[in-house]
Order: sequence, then structure tokens, then C-alpha cells
Amino acid sequence: MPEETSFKLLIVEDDPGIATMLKAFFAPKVPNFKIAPDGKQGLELISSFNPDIIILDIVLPYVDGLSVLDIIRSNNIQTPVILLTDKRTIEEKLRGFEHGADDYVTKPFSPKELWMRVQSIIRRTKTMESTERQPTITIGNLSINPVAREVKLSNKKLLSLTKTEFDIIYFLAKRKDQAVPHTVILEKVMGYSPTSETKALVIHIANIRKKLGSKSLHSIKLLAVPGVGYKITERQV
Amino acid sequence: MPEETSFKLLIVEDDPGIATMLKAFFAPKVPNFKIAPDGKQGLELISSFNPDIIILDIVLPYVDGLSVLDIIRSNNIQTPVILLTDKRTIEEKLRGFEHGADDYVTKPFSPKELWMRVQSIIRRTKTMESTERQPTITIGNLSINPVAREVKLSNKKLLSLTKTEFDIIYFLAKRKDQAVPHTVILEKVMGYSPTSETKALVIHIANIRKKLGSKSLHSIKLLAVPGVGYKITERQV
DNA sequence: ACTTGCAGTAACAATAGGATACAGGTTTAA
DNA sequence: TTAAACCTGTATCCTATTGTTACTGCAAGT
Repeated sequence: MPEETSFKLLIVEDDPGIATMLKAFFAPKVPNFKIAPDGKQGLELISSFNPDIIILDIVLPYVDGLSVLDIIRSNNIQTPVILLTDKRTIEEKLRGFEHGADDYVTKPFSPKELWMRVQSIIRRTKTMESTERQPTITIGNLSINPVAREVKLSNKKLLSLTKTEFDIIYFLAKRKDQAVPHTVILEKVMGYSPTSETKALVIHIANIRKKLGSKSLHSIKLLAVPGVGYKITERQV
Repeated sequence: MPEETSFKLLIVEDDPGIATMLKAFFAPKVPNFKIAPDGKQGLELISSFNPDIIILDIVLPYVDGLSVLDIIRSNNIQTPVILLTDKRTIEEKLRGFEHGADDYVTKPFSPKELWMRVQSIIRRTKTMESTERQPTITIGNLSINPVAREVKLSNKKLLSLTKTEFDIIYFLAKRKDQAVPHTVILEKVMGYSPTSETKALVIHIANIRKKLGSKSLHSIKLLAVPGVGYKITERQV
């Protein structure tokens, strides 16, 4: 089952020894992570790589960790951040939390502890997402209820979609009239890493269309956007 | 309108490292909080400081956390309690929140996760003050009475469910027509940690179904929602 | 028209998830 | 202390779901 531990991790750490160790430790666990050796490259990767969680050393060349934290928070990026520091003082921690850190690990640390904390944060953001408001979406005569996980036509007829099929159609419905790239669906809904080659999505789309049935039954179009991805639109009658 | 966010928080934690971190994290957020380093002082502060919410480590000197919890509950103090545990403790000792905890967090945790849970409890107790206790729920010809802990059919026939079975069916009945994830049931009803692997739930579901008996007797469906969890629905006849 | 690059389809294979039976271990009650 | 009730892990079956491979169709551009 995908979608479990698929997240993007960025480590910003200048000490080559620690960096190597973390690399070795995280590589088998997190398919998708990068390491930046200083604050400047860290900032670049935050916007280009768009990680789900950031491990940030405080002591860094060029731009120190707390400044990095300030910059991303003032840009309204709420990505969870775990700070690394060798200072044990409460003042240091206090400063870190005031800057908007989510957690704190003091050097020397065991990679295992760090890993536990990463998981703890991932767990939290996940339950946050699932607890978040998930309103029923209605497009034309089709309503999609994420709480009951039901898709029904206005004539009360239920469509039985599988988990993945439901996840995809709800994801697209939330983004009605937007072309959603394949990679985004693969990554966010199906938990693939962005580099992977698969035609699985195409098949799911085909199955969804099959279940939606003939055009007279519903009033949405599930369009392919060539070279980009898919889009849901309301059909004008 | 401005929401009243001022509340009194008590943390009972002996590990100086964790205590320091929590202090640093909560200081800017909660104006009014205290830390007790052991169970004895914790109990004293509960009566003198009269907190609105308590964060309680299980492993404590003099009086351990579960005993503290037992003592305050038997004195009819209903202050919400969040337990801090490590994984082993929770799985051995804490089935079904028997001691009356409201939530728990397993170590190591991110302070932010703890904070989210605190806020969630504050929110909940606020809306709870005016609202619900534990109403009897009727679905079709089946009524579930949480006070008597009885499940009966309309023909007065009682079903004898075990404690866990009852907790599960009541939890699902409260959420009629909603797909409730396995993890939620495991966590909130059975007191498992969110990461744990177990088939116990499946077995309880099977037993409940067995006791519900043949379809002609009742009018509810206890459905599996593949890849998600379970859902109770009223059967359309 | 032919090629090229995607999108769509079909059939098969691998897998995951759910149901059930059984049994060990633990708590509760007598 | 024993017996019963209860909870949960293991093993197994079965089905639904998912993904791969290979093939077809379509449209745009040369």
C-alpha cells in the first residue's frame, strides 16, 4: 500500500560527518530526500524541492538556521521544521520555538531519535489532514462525500469506487476546472515518488470513467489535458 | 469575537530534559502553567493550582502517573488528562483508557503534536460544557444505550456484547454513515498507538457481526470500507 | 501518408485487504 | 484456586484491487 511513508525530506547541515551519517541512515527509509550544505542552498531547495519536512542545523555558513526559519515563516511557508543544535540551554530552545520551530534535537543525537521525531511530525500532519474539514463536493448532478466516502448521482444511485479511484476523483473535484499534472496526482494521491514511471494512473482514470457510465447519467467531464494531466469540468447541457 | 484562550496547564514530568523543552515551548503560548517533577507534588498542585488540563508522565518518582490519574478520578475530578508514555507501556497497560485519560502521546513526541492535542481538548471541553452527554442512539430497530451499556433490538431482545465490542459499535454508531479509519478506532477506542500493527479490530468486528446475527433480526449494516476502515449504515429494506 | 508521442484499452499477474477459525494468554469472577 | 470470559496473535482462505506489459487509436506535424 502506497501513501504511507512517502514524504519529501530536506536536511540542511554543513558538517560533512553528520551529513554523511544522516544520508546513510535516511536513504533506506525515505526515498525522497535531499541535503543542503548551507543556508543559501537550503533556501533554494525549500522553494524548488518543496519538502514536507525540514531538518535544520542552527549553525550554518552564509545564512544561519534561525534566519532560514525566519525567512520561510515570513513567506508563510508552514512546513514543519526540526532544529539541530549543540547548545543545551533553555534560551536557545526558547529562541527556536519563538521563531516557529516544531521540534528540537540537541547534538549529539542518535539518528534513531531524530527519525522518531520525524515520524511523530509526519503522523501529526497526517491526522491533521484527515481531521480537517472535508466538505461534500457537488458538481452537476454528482456529489462526492469524503466522510462517507460515497459518490452518488442526484437520483440517489451510488457508485462503488475503490479507495484509489475515490481518492483521485475527490482530489480532482476539489480542483475543478484546473489541469492537475500527472506527477501531482501520482505523488499526493497515490504516493509515488515523482521520478517513477508508471501507467497506473491512466488505468484508474479509465476505470472511473467506466463506472461513471454513459454520458446521459452524469454531467461531468473527466478530461485529459495532453502533456499535462487531467481535469474535471462540468458539462454544459 | 475573541475566543477565550486562557487556561491553566499543569505538566507532571520528572525528566529534566523533557521538562526544559516543554517549558521552552509552552512559555510563550500558555501564560499560566506549572511543572511538577513528581507525582506527589503533582497531586498537591492539582488541588492548589486547580489546572484546566494536565499533562502527565506515566513514569514518575514516588507516585506514578496512572496512580495519580486513579486518585484524581476517584476524587471525582474530571480535569482532562493527556498521558505521556512510551510505546510499550501503552500497549501493555492502557487498554481502552481504563484509567480515564482523555488522550495520550507516545515518546518521543514533538512538542507541537502535544500542543495540538492540548488545543483539541480545550476546544472539545468548551463545546462539551453545554452539549451532549451520552445519549442513547437508535439506528433502525437497534438501540444502543451507553449509560446502561446495553444494545437491544426493538423486540426487547438484548445482545450481550463485551466491553470492547460495545465501545466499538457505539463509537461507530455515533458516526453513522461515516467511514471511520482503522487507526482512529484503534487509537481512540482501543488505546493503541497510531503506528501499531494489529489485527485485533478485525476480530472484534467479526464477533460483533456474529452477535448481531442474521440479517432479518436487525436493520443495520456494519460495512468494511476497503483501505479505510468501517462504517455503520441503516439498511434500506 | 507516415511517424511520433500520448492517451486509452484489454488481459493477465501480483498483491493487499478482509473474513474466519483456532488457540494462547490474561483478566475477572466465583 | 479454578473456571469463565475476554482480548488478541497466527494461519489460512478468498476476493477485490492494483499495477505491468503489450497493443490499439488518435491527432499534430513533417
